[in-house]
Amino acid sequence: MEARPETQKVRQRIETEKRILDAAAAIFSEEGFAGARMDAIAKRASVNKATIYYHIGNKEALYSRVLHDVFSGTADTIAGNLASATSPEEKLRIYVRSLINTIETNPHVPRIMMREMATGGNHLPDEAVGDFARMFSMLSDLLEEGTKTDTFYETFPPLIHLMTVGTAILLKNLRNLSGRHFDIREVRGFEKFLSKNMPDEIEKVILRAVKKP
Amino acid sequence: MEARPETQKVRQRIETEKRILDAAAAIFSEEGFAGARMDAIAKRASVNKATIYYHIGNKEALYSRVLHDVFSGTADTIAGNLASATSPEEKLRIYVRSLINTIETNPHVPRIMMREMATGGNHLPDEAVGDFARMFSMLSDLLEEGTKTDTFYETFPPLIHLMTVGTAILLKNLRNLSGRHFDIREVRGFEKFLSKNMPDEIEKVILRAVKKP
DNA sequence: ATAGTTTAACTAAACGGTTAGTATAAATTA
DNA sequence: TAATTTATACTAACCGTTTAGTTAAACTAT
Repeated sequence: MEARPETQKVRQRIETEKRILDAAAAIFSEEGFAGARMDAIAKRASVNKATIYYHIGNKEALYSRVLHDVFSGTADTIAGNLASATSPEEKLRIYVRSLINTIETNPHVPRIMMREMATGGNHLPDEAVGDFARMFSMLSDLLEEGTKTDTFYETFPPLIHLMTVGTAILLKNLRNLSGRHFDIREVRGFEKFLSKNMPDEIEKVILRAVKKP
Repeated sequence: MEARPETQKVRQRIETEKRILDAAAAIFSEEGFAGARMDAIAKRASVNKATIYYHIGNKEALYSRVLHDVFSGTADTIAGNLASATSPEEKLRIYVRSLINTIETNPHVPRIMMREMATGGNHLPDEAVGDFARMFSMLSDLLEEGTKTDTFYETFPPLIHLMTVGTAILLKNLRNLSGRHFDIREVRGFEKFLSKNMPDEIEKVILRAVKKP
């Protein structure tokens, strides 16, 4: 009783689109919207350029699709993980961890997110905005609960969210920095820093900033 | 006995280059390197496009000049402000404040910095790298001092730096977000949040994350 | 001082490479 | 048979860069 039977063709189409979207995510994250070349995306996806236009449309539509794929699901994941937690502290830990995990796991997310922030979200599709709003709401709730039970300082939820996301994104990108121009590894203590388990460290610092001793 | 007399031409040249660099900073920060158009920069600077090439060179050279102008001085400012401080806590406060202040005051810095972080610093000129390294060193020293005197937790300097910069940058960019795509102001508590004095808040949170109670 | 010369600043227009997007016909696959 | 994919060729627009020439300030010799 499926709306669309899983024919070979449907499967094929899905597979092709996935290849295109993966390639596009990689190229867009490396070059940005203006810098990305449709030919490069097609080549990376091992697909004829015309196929992209056949399935998805123009460059802007492709970018929107990528963003949607990239952002949708993150909020869901956090919401799912959060469900099992009880205390505000545990919830905050999970929130921070989920956010960091998403960024760590999906390699193209941080770069695209950063660029979107820099452009003022010009290319952001409405769905992505919804995901952000949901995440903010979850964090606000959990922080408010902690403040009420006197375990948290009174803080501004967006600030804590930005602290988590900002740190995790910058950190992830820093790891990817090429040594040529910005050999930050020469900075004192940086090697030791990178070898540590970063999610742990970020979680620890955020909790100190929020939780009463 | 001046090396270059203040002739009409010299004054003109300086004035023109300044116009070009200001325009370039604005356009680059809005559109990124690949997205920025030399025509747009020329128009904004009220200068013929060829004049840019006459004075500065090609697009890459222009971007380097902008970055150099943007980053050089920030480290100096911090170093200068830091000189008057004595205790690690006071130094940390000043460090955080100086960083936030620079970002708040110079409107194009945050966007360009974010994009540079996203690209992995591909366009970063060596001078800018030096400025970053200096800032890291100053922070490392001050944190180490605080740890030794047992007033600070043991932290990783780059993480604290990233927390400060990341938060300040994201926050500044959020303020600039056009309401159309990402009307974050609808998120609960956001108006109250923005009306607060943000540098104070960021300073407070960072200090809690670092300083022992 | 001034006429003549040089040089720096600037411009209008064009050039040439690049790139998003299209057209079409043929091949492949279910 | 219909949907998908490819290969190839194309174009129209875009955009970084160059060129050839103009203007006026600065300099020099008289």
